[in-house]
Amino acid sequence: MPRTKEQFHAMQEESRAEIVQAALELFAEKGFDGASVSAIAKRAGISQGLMYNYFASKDELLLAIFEKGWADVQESFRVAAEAGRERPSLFDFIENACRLTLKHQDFWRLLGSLRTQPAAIERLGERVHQFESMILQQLEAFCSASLPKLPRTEKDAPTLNPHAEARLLFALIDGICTHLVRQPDSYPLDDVLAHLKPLYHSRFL
Amino acid sequence: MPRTKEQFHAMQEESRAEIVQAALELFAEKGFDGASVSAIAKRAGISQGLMYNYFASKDELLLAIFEKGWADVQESFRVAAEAGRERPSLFDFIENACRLTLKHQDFWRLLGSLRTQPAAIERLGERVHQFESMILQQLEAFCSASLPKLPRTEKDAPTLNPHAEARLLFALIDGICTHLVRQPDSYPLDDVLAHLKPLYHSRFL
Amino acid sequence: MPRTKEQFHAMQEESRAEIVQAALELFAEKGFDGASVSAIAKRAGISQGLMYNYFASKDELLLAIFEKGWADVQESFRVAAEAGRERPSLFDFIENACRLTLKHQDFWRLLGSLRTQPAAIERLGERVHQFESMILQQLEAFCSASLPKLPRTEKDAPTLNPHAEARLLFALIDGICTHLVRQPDSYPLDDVLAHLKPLYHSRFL
Amino acid sequence: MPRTKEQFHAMQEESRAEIVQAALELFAEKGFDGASVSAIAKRAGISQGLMYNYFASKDELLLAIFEKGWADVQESFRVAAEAGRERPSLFDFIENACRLTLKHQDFWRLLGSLRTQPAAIERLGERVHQFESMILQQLEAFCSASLPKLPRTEKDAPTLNPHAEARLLFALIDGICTHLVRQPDSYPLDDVLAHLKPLYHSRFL
DNA sequence: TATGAATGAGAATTCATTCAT
DNA sequence: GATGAATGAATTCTCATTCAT
Repeated sequence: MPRTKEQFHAMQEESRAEIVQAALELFAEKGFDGASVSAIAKRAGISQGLMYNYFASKDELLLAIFEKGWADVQESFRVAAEAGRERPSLFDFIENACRLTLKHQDFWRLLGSLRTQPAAIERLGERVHQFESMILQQLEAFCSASLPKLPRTEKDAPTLNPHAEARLLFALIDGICTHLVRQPDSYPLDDVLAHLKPLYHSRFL
Repeated sequence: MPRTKEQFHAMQEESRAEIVQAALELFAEKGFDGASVSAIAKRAGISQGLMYNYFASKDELLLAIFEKGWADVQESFRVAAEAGRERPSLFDFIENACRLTLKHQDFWRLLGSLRTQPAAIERLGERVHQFESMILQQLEAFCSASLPKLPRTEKDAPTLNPHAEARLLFALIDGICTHLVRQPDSYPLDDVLAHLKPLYHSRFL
Repeated sequence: MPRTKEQFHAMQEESRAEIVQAALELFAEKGFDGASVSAIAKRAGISQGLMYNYFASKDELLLAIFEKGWADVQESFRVAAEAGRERPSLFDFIENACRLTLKHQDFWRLLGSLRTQPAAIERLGERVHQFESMILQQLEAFCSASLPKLPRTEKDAPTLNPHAEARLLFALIDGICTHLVRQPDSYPLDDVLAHLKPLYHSRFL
Repeated sequence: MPRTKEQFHAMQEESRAEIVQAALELFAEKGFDGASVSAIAKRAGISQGLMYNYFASKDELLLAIFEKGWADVQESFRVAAEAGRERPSLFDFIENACRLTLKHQDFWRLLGSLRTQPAAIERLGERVHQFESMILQQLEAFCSASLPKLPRTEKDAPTLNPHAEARLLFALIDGICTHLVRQPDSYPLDDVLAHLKPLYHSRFL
C-alpha cells in the first residue's frame, strides 16, 4: 500500500522540521562550530547519515534554519500587526519586537553569533544583510512618517534624517534584544520598556 | 656570548605583542574557534610551535588578549576623562564610548563574538561578566545622579529606577557600537549621535 | 536497508577485539607512550579516526586492554584450578603461573612496562595495585596454610610470617615470569622449574 | 688568565655529571619518553641548548647514564667484596645485591623501565644484554662452585646445571630488587631476606 | 661557553562527510 | 529511507633538536 506523494512529502517536511529544530537549539547553545553534526542528529533522534538525506551539508542546514527562523519572525510580526491597532505607535512596535524576540530566542541567539563572524555571513550569502536591511527599511518608514512632526531647532535641522533615526532605533532595539536573549529570565524588560516609553512619546508624539 | 636578560625580555615582549596582535585580528575576524593556531602563527610570521613558547595554550592567548584589550580600553577612557571637562555630560560619555570603540575595533569585535558563546565565556572565567558589570555600574552612577531631575508623572514614578535606566543606556550604546564595528567605514556615527543628542538632552537636562 | 542491531553489535565486538589485539601487541612491544594511535590503527587495518568510534581515547583503550587481559588471566587460572587436583601444591601453583604467563605474553609485557611508570599507573587508577594485592593475598593464603609446618629454629621463629613469605614467593614468580616473557623462546623454563621444585618441596612438605 | 686543560676537563666532567644526575632522576621518575629534555635541563640548572654541548642527543645522554650507573654499581660491588670476607656465601651475595640496589634506586628504576622496551634496548645497543649476561655469569660461577655439594636424588641429577640454577637465582634477586625499588620505604626487605636465608643455607651449605 | 628563540615533525583527537548494507 | 562504520583532513599541542647571538 504505497503512500501517496502528499504523505511522503508531509513526512519529509516533518523530519526536516525536527532536524531544523534540533540544530537551531544546538547552534544557539554552542554556536555553529561548537555544535557537531552528530550531536544534532542525536538530538533529532536520527542517525548522522540520514541528516544528509535532508540537507546536503551543515551549511545547507544552517541556511534552512535561517530561512525558517526568518519566516517565523515575519509571520509573528504579521500576526501581531493584524491583531493590533490600525497603526501602531513606534513604541508599540518596539515593545512588540522585544516581546517577540523572546518567542524566537534560539533564532536570535544564533543570529547574534552569526552576525559577529564575516565567515558565517559569507556562508549565508546576502541573507543576513538583506535581513538587516529589511528591518532598517521598516524602521525608516516609521521614522519618515514621524520625523516631520519633530520640533527642530535651526541647528539640527540639516542633519536630521529618517535614515539616521532608523539607525538609532535599530541600535536601541538590537541592544535590548541582544541583552534580553542573553539573560531571558533575569532581564528587566518591563522596567527598561517603561523607561523607554516616555522618551519616545516625548519625541514622536 | 649570550644575550643579556634585558635583551631577552625586550624580545619576549615584542614577540608576545606581535602574536597578540595577529591573534586579535584573526579572532575578531573569524571568532575564537574559527581562527586556528596555525593561521595565527602564520600571520604573526612565526612557526606554530613557537607560539607555545609565549602562551601555554590557545586559551591563555585569548586571556592575554582580553586582559590587554580591556586594559587598553580602560586607559583610553582614563585619558579621555582627564582631557575632558570636569564632569562630562551623559551624552559626552556616550559619544566618547562610541568613538573609542573605533580605536579598539578588533577588541570589540572579539568581545562581541565571545559574548555570544557560553563556552567562550567559561574559558574567560568571570572576566566577561565583570566587564559588563563594570560598565553597567558606571552607567548606573551616571543615572543616579541625573534621574532625580527627571520630571515624572505620578504613574511612572514608582517604576523609574537607575538600574533600569542604565540597562536602557547600555543597550543603546552596545547596539550602536556593535553596528559600528561591523561597518566601521560606512556607519553614519555622526548622524546617529546627532539624533541621539537632543533625546538625551531633553531627558537629562 | 539497515543492518539489524545484532549485526551491528557483532561487528562492533569484532572490531573492538581487533583493535585491542593490535594495541596490546604494540603496547607490549613499545610501551604505552611508544605506540602511537596511528600505528595501532595501521596494525588493526583501520583509519586513525575510526579507533575513536570504539574507544573514547588512548587511555580508554589501555583500560579496555587491561580489563580484558586481566579477565583472561583470571579465567585461565580458574580453568587450570578446575582441571587440576583438588588442592594444588605450592609448586604446582608456581608452575602453573609461569606456564600461563606464556599464554598471555603480551599482556604480561604490557603490565611489566606499566608497572614501571607512575604516570601509567595513575592512568589505570587503582587497578594495577589491586592486581598486585590480589596475587599477594592468594600467595599469602597458600603460605598461611603451609608455614606452620616449617621446622623452625628458635631464632627465626619470631620473624617468620606468611606475609614476608608471600613477598618472597611473589618476587620469585615475578622474576621468573619477567625473564620468561622477555625471552619466550630461549628461556629455560623447564630447567629453572626443575631446580625450583626440590627447593620448595624441602620447605613446604 | 686561561685555565689549564685539566681545569677545563674537570669542569666539563662536573657539568656532565650534574646533567647525568638530573636526567637519571627524571628518567627514573617518568621514564625515558616522559622526561623531556627541557625538564632535564631545568633540573640540571642549565639551558636546553647547553645540554647539546655535552651530549649529542637524548639517546647519548641515556647511554652516558647507563655507563655511569653500571660503573657505580660495579664499584659498589667491588668495595663490598673487598670489605667483606674472603669468600662471601651466596646468601651474603644476595643480601648485598639487594642492599646495594637501594643505594642506586634511580638507576635500577630506569633500568627496570628500559628492560621492558625492545626499542629502548636497541637504543642502548648490546649494553643491556651484556649487563644481564655479566650478572648471570657471576651467579653461575657461584653456583658452579656450590652445586656439586648439593645432595641429589638420582632423578634430578641429569637436569641440575649451574646455568639453570643461576637463572633461578637471578629471577629471585631481580624480583626482590624490582619490588624493592618500587616501594623503597615500605618493602619488608629484612623479613624477606630472613625468609630467604634458611632456604639457601639448607641448599648450599 | 651559554642562552633561549625557533623549527618541524609528530602526537592525540575531532568532525564533516561518504559509503556499504 | 535509514543505519552507523569508515575516512581523511584539520586542530591543538609537545618536544628533540638547531641556530643566531
